[in-house]
Amino acid sequence: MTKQFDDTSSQFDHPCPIRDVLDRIGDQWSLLILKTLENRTIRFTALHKEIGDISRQMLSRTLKKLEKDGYIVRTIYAETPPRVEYALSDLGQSFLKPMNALITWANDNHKAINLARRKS
Amino acid sequence: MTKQFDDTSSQFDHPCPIRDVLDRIGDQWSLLILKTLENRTIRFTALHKEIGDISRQMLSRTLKKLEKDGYIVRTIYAETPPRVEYALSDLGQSFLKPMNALITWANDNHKAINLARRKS
DNA sequence: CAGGATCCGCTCGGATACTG
DNA sequence: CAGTATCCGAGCGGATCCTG
Repeated sequence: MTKQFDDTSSQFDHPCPIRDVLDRIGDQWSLLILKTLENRTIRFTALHKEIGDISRQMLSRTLKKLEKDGYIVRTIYAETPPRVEYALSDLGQSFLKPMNALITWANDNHKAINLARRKS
Repeated sequence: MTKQFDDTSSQFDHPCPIRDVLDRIGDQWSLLILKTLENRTIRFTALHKEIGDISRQMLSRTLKKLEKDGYIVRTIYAETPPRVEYALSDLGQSFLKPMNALITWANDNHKAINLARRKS
């Protein structure tokens, strides 16, 4: 148990699987994008509008990373103008199960946290 | 649902509780520290040694932030040399429940993710 | 429409040195 | 022992402009 997060095991495979996985989706946008893709397929621009405060640059980068890690599936339709749709893969969907539990927790407890924060 | 992460609701309270909470523990060390504190009380230097690759600077900063948000409790003993012990608060313990589900998921799926990653 | 390329500021986080 | 102060580099992420 105490070694779950240990970082000194191997040289080739990533030392700690948990840090390996969580560090990559711990950026500012990954979780939000995955959650926004839940139960639907959506195009790049629509996703951009829905999230609102993300730059197209970061949306593109983050989608690419999530695709590379296997969380999402990108489908290109050979049309003009081009159409590209994003959806969760099976892996992405399975990830949202524990993630939704965390989201629920955050919803339930953010008031307590803000209260503690203000007490300084 | 689609508005869970929305960022345009209010001006005073944080717009999105989920982003509010998750953004703050989404740094490099918070989750690892909380997990390391699970089911025990531990001193600063012991914590530092156990995590290994964190600087004392960041350990101190992150502990302070986690304490301020109410996740952990800091107890000072008036001795010489000084002794300070850290432990999870009730909030911190309750947070680890959904978090552990995520950790389990990461453990179960990191191989699939690394495989997808290497297929490029 | 769906992005890539470029530039650039800002924050995260490490190293080191110092303090009560 | 348990931190704080200072300095600094690397990379995240935004803005803008360009392309197929």
